[in-house]
Amino acid sequence: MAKNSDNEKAITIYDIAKEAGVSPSTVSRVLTNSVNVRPEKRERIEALIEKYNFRPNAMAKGLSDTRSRVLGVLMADIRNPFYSAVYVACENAALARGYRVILSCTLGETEREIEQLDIMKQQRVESIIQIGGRVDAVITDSSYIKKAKEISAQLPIITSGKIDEVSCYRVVIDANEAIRLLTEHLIGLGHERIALVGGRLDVISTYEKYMTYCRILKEHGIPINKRYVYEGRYDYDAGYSGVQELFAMKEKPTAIIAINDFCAAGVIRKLIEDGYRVPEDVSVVSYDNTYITNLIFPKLTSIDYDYETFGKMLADTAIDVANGMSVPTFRTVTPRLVIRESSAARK
Amino acid sequence: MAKNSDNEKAITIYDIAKEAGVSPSTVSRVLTNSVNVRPEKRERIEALIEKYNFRPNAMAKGLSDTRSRVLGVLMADIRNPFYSAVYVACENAALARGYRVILSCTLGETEREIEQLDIMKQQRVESIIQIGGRVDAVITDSSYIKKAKEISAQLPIITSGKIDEVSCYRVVIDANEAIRLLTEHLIGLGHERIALVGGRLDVISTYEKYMTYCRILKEHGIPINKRYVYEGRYDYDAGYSGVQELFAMKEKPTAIIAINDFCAAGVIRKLIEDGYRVPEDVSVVSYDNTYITNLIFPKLTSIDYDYETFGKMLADTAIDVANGMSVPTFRTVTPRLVIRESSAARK
DNA sequence: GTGAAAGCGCTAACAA
DNA sequence: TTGTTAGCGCTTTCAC
Repeated sequence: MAKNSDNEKAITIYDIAKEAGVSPSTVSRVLTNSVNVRPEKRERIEALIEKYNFRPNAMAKGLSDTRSRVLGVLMADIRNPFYSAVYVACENAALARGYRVILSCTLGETEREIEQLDIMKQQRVESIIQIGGRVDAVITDSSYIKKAKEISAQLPIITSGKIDEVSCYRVVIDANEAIRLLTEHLIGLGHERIALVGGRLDVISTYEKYMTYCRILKEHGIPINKRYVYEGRYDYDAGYSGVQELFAMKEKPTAIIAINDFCAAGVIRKLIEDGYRVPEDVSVVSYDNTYITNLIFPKLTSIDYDYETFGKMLADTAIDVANGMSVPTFRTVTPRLVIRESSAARK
Repeated sequence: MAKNSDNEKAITIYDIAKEAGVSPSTVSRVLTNSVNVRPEKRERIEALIEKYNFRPNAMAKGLSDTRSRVLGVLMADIRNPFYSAVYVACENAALARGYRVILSCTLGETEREIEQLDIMKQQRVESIIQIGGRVDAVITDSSYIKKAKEISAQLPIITSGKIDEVSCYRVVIDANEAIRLLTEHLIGLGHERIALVGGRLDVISTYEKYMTYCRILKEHGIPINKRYVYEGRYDYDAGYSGVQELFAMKEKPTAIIAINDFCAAGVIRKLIEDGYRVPEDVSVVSYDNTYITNLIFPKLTSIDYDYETFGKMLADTAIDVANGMSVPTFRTVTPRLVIRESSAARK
């Protein structure tokens, strides 16, 4: 049966050293591969390590070299495919550079974000990557600012959003470019009555999208109808109710930009329930290009961010800063339009 | 600007002690709340902790008390909603008991599983929860067995699968009950030509489902047609190609049990492309009850596992075992049928 | 109730 | 190339 962790004293470099007839430092040397060790000793030590399956205690190591080689990742909700895609990319990129990551999901609770910031500090992570949550807010919560200020004075924070009054490294998705791609795609297909569904204007990226949307319509001489903007959450229900409201109007939209793929699924569902065809009657497009785009019918036209690159940028920034390299404080991720079945020329 | 971690020496209990005019042990005492400390001293110390935002170094703590209060979670792929749901439930349950979890995604690579097992050991996690990957295989990979044996000799492994030759704590989903619910649901709706789509028979749970499926059909006097079983991966494509193959037969199935919600999405897509209606012509049901069930059209009838409970069982088992409590080595999670729109009476 | 001192397991000068 | 010696920052006896 599996044993309790305290059943048998874990083996240490001292045990290995004694049995190999060398000093602990020599064992440490073969472990870290720092300096040369006489081959015969090295072999003897390695054999012992193998024999006992010895693995150095990461805590002791972290304590003594004061470099943890750990990155903290704070995310809103790993169950959301956007976040999980970013997370996996971060983990891969970190692993490739000899770093581990510790994850924490804050589930939208500011308290939990603040608490986890502390825990990560206790863990002595070398930097913190925060995606989603308070950092997305147009106006950062003040209790959060307080904690973030304190933390950022001691270790770098990398975020895809921003934190008021706190200087941090930002790796952000170009929201303006994203909405531009979508809007111009639809305009190019002949649409003019383009609605925005889901998302709240107190979230930076959503707000930016809204502003750019207005600008682009104006550039194309298309009148802006504020009623075509339906604020809501970032989920299926928002999409569903959005359509409910928008299609109660006389001048119905012919195209909808949903705030993410979940929302788009709700939009499409409600449209189909109401007898509209997508994309024949209404075009629907969205952001994030998660696997949801391929699961639903019709397959969604969506904005992709190249998650591998995004995650790598985050992890690389985090690691580089921790290593004292000079790193741009603002980097941007360029979105890309992926056209599938849900958008078509206006009838 | 955010500073490098080494810019300023982190504060320690010694700093606090000196400024408070007490000994480090006293500071430690207020930190751990172990023994009584004279109120005035306690207050003075707490004020300083607050003033400097002091947080004890988790490594040093872990080193000295030899209890890390950390659980290791090894998962196949957090991007899969099944795993992310379990993960979040585990994290919540662990947090509630004062534990943290460290996650690692192995992305189906056995090498990575083995490597991560080592890393978790280095981190001195108190137990390891492994979900998905080699532990799901009917026959465990031998290099994996070797490592698992070694690890489990030192710390408990909790898994939703099993590991050949290695005794570990198992918290498993009752696959037999799951398929029974689905099969009897369909039979109750008048279906007899029920196909199984997706999943490989060298995966335990899939194999068990297959066996029980046969048994139940037999019990109901329904002939078993081996051609109604389409092996494949656990994804959309498997569902899509499954239908392609099954519906090329003369005796087409009237109901399909997909191995998970992804697979069901592929099944439905192909059916619709081929002009079948779901559920009017063909009923489709699946396992996992992820949010995908609500995203697609029609909404999926699926098997739910109560993720909160599942995750809590895993975390509780892990923690209890680590604390030397006696814990059942086998616990089972009872599935539940959630009926939505994708299943209906046979025409 | 509190301080001194030892120790957790490792790394990194510093000598030799 | 290798051993000795100090820490790293905390907890925990053991005295007082």
